[in-house]
Amino acid sequence: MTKAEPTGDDLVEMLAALANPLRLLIVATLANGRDYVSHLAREIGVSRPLLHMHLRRLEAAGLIVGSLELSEDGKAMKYYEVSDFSLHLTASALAEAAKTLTRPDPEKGPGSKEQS
Amino acid sequence: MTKAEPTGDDLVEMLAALANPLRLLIVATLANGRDYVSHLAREIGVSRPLLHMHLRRLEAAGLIVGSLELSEDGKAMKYYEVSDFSLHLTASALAEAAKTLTRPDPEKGPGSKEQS
DNA sequence: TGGACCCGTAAAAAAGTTGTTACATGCGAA
DNA sequence: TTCGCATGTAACAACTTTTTTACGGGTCCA
Repeated sequence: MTKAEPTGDDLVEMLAALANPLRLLIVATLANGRDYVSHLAREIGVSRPLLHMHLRRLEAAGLIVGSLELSEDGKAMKYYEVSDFSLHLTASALAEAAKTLTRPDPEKGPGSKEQS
Repeated sequence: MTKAEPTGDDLVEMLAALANPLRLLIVATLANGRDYVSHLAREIGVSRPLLHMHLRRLEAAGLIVGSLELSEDGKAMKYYEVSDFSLHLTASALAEAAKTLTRPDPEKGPGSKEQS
């Protein structure tokens, strides 16, 4: 398999994305089929702006993918679906991942986000 | 296998515990062998109070276990070691876990903690 | 022309996490 | 008794995440 494990930093991002009840619920719901934002919001009983934010976090982590489509009656619909990820978490797997971890440098950098 | 998957809430707690570079590093370090708090703190270059806090979070999630022991020269030492967990994260596994998820009820309940 | 859908974003309050510094305890050895 | 090393905890500042409310845009149909 050419299946590369994520880097330590990527792994942290994925875990952080999943470590929230609402986002877990979102992924679980999307696992039963793709859906568009407004419908999904009604489905799980959450405001659209809030859902929007969580979807962005999940997509940034690579756990879901969104695609803008045009419905037959011309409305712009943003559909999301789960990407098929698979993470196996054990102590030794984590030890591996930790090797490629950006050190939590207490440097007085510009902020928490870095660019390439 | 009699290996029960964690409940949705427990899973979220485990993921949250791992979703931090420092804690990932802690688990990774402990995966190479048990260690006591002060030594571990020097090892990974972190203040003890901070480490203490992260260890608590990891232990609460059931990912590590601590035990207070007496060294030969009579000092109280708190040793930590990884417990052997194994989580397989896929979309469908998460869908399963989400079934046993405490709803983010905005109810003004007595508190955030529930008892059986 | 107004409604009913769809999309997004911005600002601000509330809550939680992370990290510091400072303090208090206990044991054994010099 | 003072030093070194071990343990813990409390208070505080800085930061990030979560959530709300309010606003902007678009298309189609009656």
